[in-house]
Amino acid sequence: MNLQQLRYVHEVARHGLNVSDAAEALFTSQPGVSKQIRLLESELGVEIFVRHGKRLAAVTEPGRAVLDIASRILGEIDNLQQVGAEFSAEDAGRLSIATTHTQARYALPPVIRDFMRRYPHVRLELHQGNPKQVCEMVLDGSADLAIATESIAGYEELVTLPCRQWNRCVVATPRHPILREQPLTLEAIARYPVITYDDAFTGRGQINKAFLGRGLKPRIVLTAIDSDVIKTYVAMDLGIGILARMAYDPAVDRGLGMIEASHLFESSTTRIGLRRRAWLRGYVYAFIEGFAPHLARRMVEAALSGGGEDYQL
Amino acid sequence: MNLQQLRYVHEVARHGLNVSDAAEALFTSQPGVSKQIRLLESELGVEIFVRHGKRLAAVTEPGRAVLDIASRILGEIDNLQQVGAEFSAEDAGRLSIATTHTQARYALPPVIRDFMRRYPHVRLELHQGNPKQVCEMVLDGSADLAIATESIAGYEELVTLPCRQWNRCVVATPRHPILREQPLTLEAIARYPVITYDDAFTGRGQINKAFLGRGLKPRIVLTAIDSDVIKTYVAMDLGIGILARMAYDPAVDRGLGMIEASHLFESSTTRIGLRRRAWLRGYVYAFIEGFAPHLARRMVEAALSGGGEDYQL
DNA sequence: GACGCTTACGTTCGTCGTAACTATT
DNA sequence: AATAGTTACGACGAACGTAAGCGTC
Repeated sequence: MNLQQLRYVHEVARHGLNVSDAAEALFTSQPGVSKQIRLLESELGVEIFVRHGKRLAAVTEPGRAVLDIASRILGEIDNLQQVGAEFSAEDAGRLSIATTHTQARYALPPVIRDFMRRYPHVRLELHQGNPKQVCEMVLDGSADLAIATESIAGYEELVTLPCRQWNRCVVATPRHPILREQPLTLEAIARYPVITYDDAFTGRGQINKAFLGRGLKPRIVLTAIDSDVIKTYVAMDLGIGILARMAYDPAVDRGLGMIEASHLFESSTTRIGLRRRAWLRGYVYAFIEGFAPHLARRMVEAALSGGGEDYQL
Repeated sequence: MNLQQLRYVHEVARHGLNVSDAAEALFTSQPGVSKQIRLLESELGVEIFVRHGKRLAAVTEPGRAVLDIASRILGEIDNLQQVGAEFSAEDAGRLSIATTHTQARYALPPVIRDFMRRYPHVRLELHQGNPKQVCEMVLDGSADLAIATESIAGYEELVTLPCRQWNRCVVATPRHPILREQPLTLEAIARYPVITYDDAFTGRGQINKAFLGRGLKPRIVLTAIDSDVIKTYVAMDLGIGILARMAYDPAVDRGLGMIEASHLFESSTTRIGLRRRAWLRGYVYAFIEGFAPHLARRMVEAALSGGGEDYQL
């Protein structure tokens, strides 16, 4: 048994049981992968994959156990390399963040500016995606941490920690009547066409819930994954926008008026997600604390190593 | 990086930083081990061991992290082999139990008899030791599970689950006046010389505590690790014995009288200890449930994979 | 001076890639 | 017919063991 074999089965599973794809992803030959998998199977004495003739069709029951363990081992191997990097060059390296547009555009900039000042030798990578993609990136190791709002819980292999709470505002063209509603109500909003976030995104769930709770059906004319897109169409007066409060800046968004809507919706919680039992570089802890000051290193460490318990904000 | 290198550093650490010993234990040559360790160090870019000239003197800080991760990886490799064995021959294999004398002699026999009847192809191994040794055996993989009473908690890498509660009785020669005490008191016991368990053994802590709580100082004339030894000396009238209740059987111990003492001491809890995140063969779960019927498979699994939380009986 | 780690070197075994073959869709 | 996995074989490289060298205790 060796690590290569574990990488092979892992990658084959990840590529939908396609050995050729996996081989390509691993920069090696297809027959080599095939052979090593068979060797592993014969050493363990179990079939990992169900074969239909010469094609891999499914994962056997022991195969599931093997794949599960293999991915844990590969995760620990990753940790080993992190340890090496950390101690050979404490303040240099790479930090890969997977996050949604709203976070990247409105919540992270000041945090990242401070971080880059403090750690000039860390190369930062910002990957964008929807919450699900963001989680996947962390799970498959292409990102070190996920920052997102919705559906980030529910991944067993991910540890999530609450960072910030936020809520919504309504934006509209400057002289739009919605801006004079005192107090603003859901009913008032429902009278106008609405532009807001895509489903499965940045707290869209909370918005749906609020209207549903009052038996209202807002006329949603456009959805986007991107606050800037929403603002653009609102400025064209195609509708009023329901937006993350942090995405409105009076200095920049002079073509738009804003009215608070925090009292209408449940607040959303932005969370970071980390691979369970990950070994993190020192500067990753620093970044997390910069984003959410209550998440001191030892708290994050406790959450990473511990069970499934969830912190409350 | 490969698994062999991880085995090497792990074993060297376990052998007190003696490369030669480790090489012997691994059935390989000393230069080979030495070289592979240096290769690993250079690949990770950190020194794992502190070298005084040519001798290994200590573990560096990154070394501690590396050793920690390495031992987790090796544990998972072990799990992989267990998976293989389980699915290729479900009801055959090996079950290695590390336990204390009292458990092996009085608590386990009926459990083991039933187990052997149910799993005739499983080779059973019973290792004896004090609670600390018993835990070590599980940690270094020479035993699958530990069964003991005291000081089995406190090992971070061990998951412990409560199995049975038990208490003490007092034994003495058949016509000894202590047997007529109604009710039996600690003060009465303290009037006679006492023979009981060794410190750090089978619930000896509870006994000390009870006397201390009443300001009494029993005259302990002999201690043993072994209930049978205690009974032997009690039968010779060298003192009265404080014994695990389960160690007295009127049919066998006809040369001794017994009187209950459960009301005098806090009860002790026998626990099983398992390597955290171990993958256990099906029959291991069966054995555990045979010993402690409330520990169904899914409860044990939850405890193994989960965090440090402790079940209460 | 004895013990213990490292360096050097030759052999062996394992791994990888190419090419030819076979099965599935 | 095209796509996907296996078998066969040859080349390269990595790991191991032996023997000699060098530092500590």
